Amino acid sequence: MATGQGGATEMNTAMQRALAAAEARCLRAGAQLTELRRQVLALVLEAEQPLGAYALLDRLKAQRPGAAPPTVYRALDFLLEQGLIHKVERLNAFVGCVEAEHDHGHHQHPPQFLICRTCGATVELSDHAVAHALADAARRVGFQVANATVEVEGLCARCTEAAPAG
Amino acid sequence: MATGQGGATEMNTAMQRALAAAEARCLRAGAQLTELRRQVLALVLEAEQPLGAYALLDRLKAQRPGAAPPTVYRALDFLLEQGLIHKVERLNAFVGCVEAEHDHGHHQHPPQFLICRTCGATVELSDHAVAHALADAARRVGFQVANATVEVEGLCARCTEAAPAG
DNA sequence: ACTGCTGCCGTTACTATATAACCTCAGACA
DNA sequence: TGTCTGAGGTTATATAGTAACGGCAGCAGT
Repeated sequence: MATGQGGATEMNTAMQRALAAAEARCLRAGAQLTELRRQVLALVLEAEQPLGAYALLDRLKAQRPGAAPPTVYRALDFLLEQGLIHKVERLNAFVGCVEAEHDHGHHQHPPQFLICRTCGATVELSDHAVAHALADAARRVGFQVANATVEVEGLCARCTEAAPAG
Repeated sequence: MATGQGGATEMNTAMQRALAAAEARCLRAGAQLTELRRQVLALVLEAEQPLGAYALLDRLKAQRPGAAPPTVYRALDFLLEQGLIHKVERLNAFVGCVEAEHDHGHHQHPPQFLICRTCGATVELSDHAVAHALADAARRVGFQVANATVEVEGLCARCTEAAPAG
C-alpha cells in the first residue's frame, strides 16, 4: 500500500500541488490555511463528486473524532471565501475550484457547472460567453450582478456513449 | 373588507386568470389540479417573494389545519412537474412561473432568475441568448442538457436607485 | 508578568429543509 | 364484488445548516 494512486489516504502529486497552491494563495490573502481547513480542502479535492457537508463530516471524523457540524461548516465557509471551493446549490454539495491552482487569483466570471445525472460527476466551466450573455441580460433590466449560480443537469459525454439509445 | 386589492384572502382578477390558465393546462396534460394543489399554487402566486415550503405550510394551515410537510411538498412536486412554479435553489424557495399563463405550453428555454439582495424580489427572465450560450458551452464538451438552473444575485433597479452611493 | 484582545475551534443545542413509510379513502372499472 | 390507482392524512425520521457559549493560543500594549 505504499504507492496508492490518488486514493483517500495517500496523497498524490496533483493533490500536493493543489494544497501548496492553496497555501500560497491564503498567504497572499493574509488568511490562515490551518490544519483543519487543509484537511477539509483535501477531502473535497480527493472526491470525484461533489460532497455534502455531512459526507465530509463523516470522513473528517476519521482524522478528527470530535468533529461536529460547525467544524465542517466553518472550514467550508473559509474555503468558499478564499475561492478554493464552490458550492453546487442543486446538490447542497461542495467541489474544489479548478481555477484555484492557477495562481493568478480569482475567477474572472462566475463558474458554471455541468452535473451528470447518471454518474454524478460535476465539471466546472468558465465560459465567458455565458457569463457575458447573463451580464447583458441583467444590465438590460437595470440589475446589478453580484454573483451568479449556473448549474446544468444532464448527461456527460461518457454516460451518453454508454447509454442505451441515441 | 369587500374590495381588498390583491391580498391574501381576496382573489383579484389576475389571480383568477392565472388559476384558470393552470386549470386549462392541467386538463390538457391529463393532470388533476385538485383543491389542495390549487390552494398551494394560489399561495405561491399571491406572494411577492419566493416562499419556502415551510412558509407555505404555515399559510396553508389557515385553510387546512391538518397540513404537514408532505402535504406541501407533494403539492409543490406536482406544480413543478406541470411547470406551474419554479424552485429557486439558492433560496430553497418557490415562485410562480410567469410563462404558465401563456397558454402555449412550457418554456422554450430554462428560465433565469434575478434575485435582489435588498428587497428579496425575484424576477424571472427567459433570455434566449443566455440559454443558447449555455447550450453551446455544454455541447462543446459533449454534455446533453436536461435542465438548467441560472440564478443571479444582486441589486434590482429600484434598490440600486435607492442605494446610498453609485 | 499581567491584561486584554482576536481568531480558531470544541461543544451543545437547536432550527430549517426534505423525505420515508404506512394508512385510508374515493373513483374507475373488470 | 374485488381490485387497482392516485390523492392525501399521519407519524416519524433523515439531511442541511446555525446560534451561542466557552476555552485556549498568540500577540500587543503597559
